[in-house]
Amino acid sequence: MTKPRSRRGGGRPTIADVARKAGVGAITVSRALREPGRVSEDLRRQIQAAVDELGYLPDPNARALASARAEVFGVLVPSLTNSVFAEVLRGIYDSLSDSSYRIQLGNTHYSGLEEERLLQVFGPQRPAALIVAGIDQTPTSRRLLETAGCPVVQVMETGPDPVDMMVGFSHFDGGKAATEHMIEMGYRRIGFIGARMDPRSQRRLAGYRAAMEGAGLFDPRLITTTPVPSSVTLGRELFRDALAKVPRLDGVFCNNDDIALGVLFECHRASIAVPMTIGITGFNDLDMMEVAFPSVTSIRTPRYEIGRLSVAMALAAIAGKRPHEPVVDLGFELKCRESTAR
Amino acid sequence: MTKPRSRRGGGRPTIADVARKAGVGAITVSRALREPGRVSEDLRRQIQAAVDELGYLPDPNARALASARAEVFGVLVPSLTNSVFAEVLRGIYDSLSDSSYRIQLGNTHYSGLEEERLLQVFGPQRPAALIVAGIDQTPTSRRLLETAGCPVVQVMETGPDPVDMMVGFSHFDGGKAATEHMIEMGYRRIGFIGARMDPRSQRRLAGYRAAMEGAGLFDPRLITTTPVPSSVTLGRELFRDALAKVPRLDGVFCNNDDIALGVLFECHRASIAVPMTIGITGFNDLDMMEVAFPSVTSIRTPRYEIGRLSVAMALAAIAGKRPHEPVVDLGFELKCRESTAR
DNA sequence: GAGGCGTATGGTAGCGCTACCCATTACGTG
DNA sequence: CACGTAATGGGTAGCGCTACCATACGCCTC
Repeated sequence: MTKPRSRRGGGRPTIADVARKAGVGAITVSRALREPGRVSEDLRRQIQAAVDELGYLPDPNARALASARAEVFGVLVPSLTNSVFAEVLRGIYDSLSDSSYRIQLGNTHYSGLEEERLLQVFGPQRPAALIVAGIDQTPTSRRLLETAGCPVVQVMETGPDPVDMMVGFSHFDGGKAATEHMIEMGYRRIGFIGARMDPRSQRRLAGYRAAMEGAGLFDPRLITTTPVPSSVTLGRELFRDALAKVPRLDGVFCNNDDIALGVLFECHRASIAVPMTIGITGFNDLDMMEVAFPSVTSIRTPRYEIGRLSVAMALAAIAGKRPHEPVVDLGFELKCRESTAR
Repeated sequence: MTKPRSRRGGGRPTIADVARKAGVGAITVSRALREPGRVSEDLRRQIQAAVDELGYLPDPNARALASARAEVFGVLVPSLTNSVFAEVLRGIYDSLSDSSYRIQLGNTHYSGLEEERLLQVFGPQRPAALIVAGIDQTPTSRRLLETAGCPVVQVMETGPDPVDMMVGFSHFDGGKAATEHMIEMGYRRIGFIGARMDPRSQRRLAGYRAAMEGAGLFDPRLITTTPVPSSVTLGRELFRDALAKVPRLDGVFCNNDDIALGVLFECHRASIAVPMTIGITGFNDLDMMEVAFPSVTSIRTPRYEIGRLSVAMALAAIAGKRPHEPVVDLGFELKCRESTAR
């Protein structure tokens, strides 16, 4: 007669099976697995042997229900295909892959409303931590984050008022540094070209404006933006628009590298000399900017590192070792290349 | 005296609270939420009112434990930053976002062993479906997929022996079509440049080889590959290697668009005329290929659609309406552009 | 009008695990 | 030697939900 198995379990061994085989109580097995330090060496070995023999794997759903805490990191990004967030995600993933935490993905599509909806969905799951992109949550989202009952890390930017923790850099400073570099290199009629214009883009624009005003070069006609999602194609279109508005443009600071690449290709196509006639600066410093011809000046942003550090901070907070400084600015680096080397 | 709340729940309303308020049994609330058709109109309204008033949200962990089924799609991709998989992921996400299914992400880093590990981790969670990239699972992975007890969709490729379902296209045919196009355009010493060389790249190479042999043009020295991960930078390096080996090269079929872009930039840098001296064909047809100067011929692959359809098929299977044809070939499209227009 | 059958609702008993508290033992301490 | 204290292990009682089965009731059939 075979052991009568439950209707649902599908025959998978449970903690009770392990306990029986090891000759201990179920709770001791649970402890041996989660807090090995609190179980004697002997029992721990015995239990491990039973676990291995049965091929026992704890049921994460039962665990989550009993402990009111799921081993899940909720991650909210505004886009899956924007390679900037893909790299943040990769950093998060890599830092989590030796732990037993899982990643649950949310794509806000740059929408505050969608972010609220996702936070509402994530809440009842009792995630171990939440990592969200950006610092401009709606009041509702902010309240949901504050009452989530778990560490929260806002990433990509820094600001004065974190929900809990923050890892990022100053987009304003990045935009300012890029623009000041171009001014320094002798460019005067420097356009700003930007797509999507999410809050981070807005701050880069503000940095651009500050630099231009500081040098007495600002002119609103130099700014060309659109709410349309960014793409290389769009970079070309916007550059044409910008040139139509200001034919004597001698440089462009692009909101991101996709746009910059579109501008570069259009310059080739229209036989506009880069960097002599037009200087180009991008933002983010994707791999290809260095390889492009001419190579393109850009602001290198620590995307992968932001992902890594956000997880490290969240894990520390879970372990009760909250970092002293809740807001970490990872900075950026200006990469000067041929596209602005007049 | 306040209602004594449980030690753990944190005060969230439960199904019992809703049942009490609506004056029905808990099980009826559960049914009204999951199978509205099986509850009378009257009760359904009454229950919905109670749900709204209390702001009740079902606990997904309790649900998963009780039903031995989590509302989770496990998604396994080999890379998060490769924009090809990012778009598949976006397709999956978009198709799932109006349902209550969550996405749990796994990154195999192109490793069969890591894929096995992830499947082992995903198993105990009892996901509602699994979507995995590729069709070359290890025997262990295959067994894990077969015994997962849920619909499985292998994506990106098609093949004769699906674990369950497949959505993709033929990389062999894609490589062959690209190469044949170049031959037709008059190119003769066409190199193959490939990085990473995962199974899909291998099949594209096989397609290239078949086309070259068919035209009596094959020469193993024309092939330049590396196991190193693909990047634009690498495209430049490999192209230099290829030229060093075969100085009279008159075209290259690139394993993917990143490589193609690296080749294009290197041609600019070395003043090699494209398409006259060297023709270039890429693979995947990223947005930027059309904008590049000269625009780059590529094979357009239905990445987003693969993601969408894989979810649609999985959802149909969950609903018991398994598609008649378990393997769907979504094809590809050759985009002829300036880079091969001799 | 007895029996059969389908439909709507509810009760009971878990799902597999852990929080909470208690029991046991070993080891000082005065 | 009674008593505190710490370390170790276990029992009990859920976590919030749903599978399974029972029940009640109306309607049809012959």
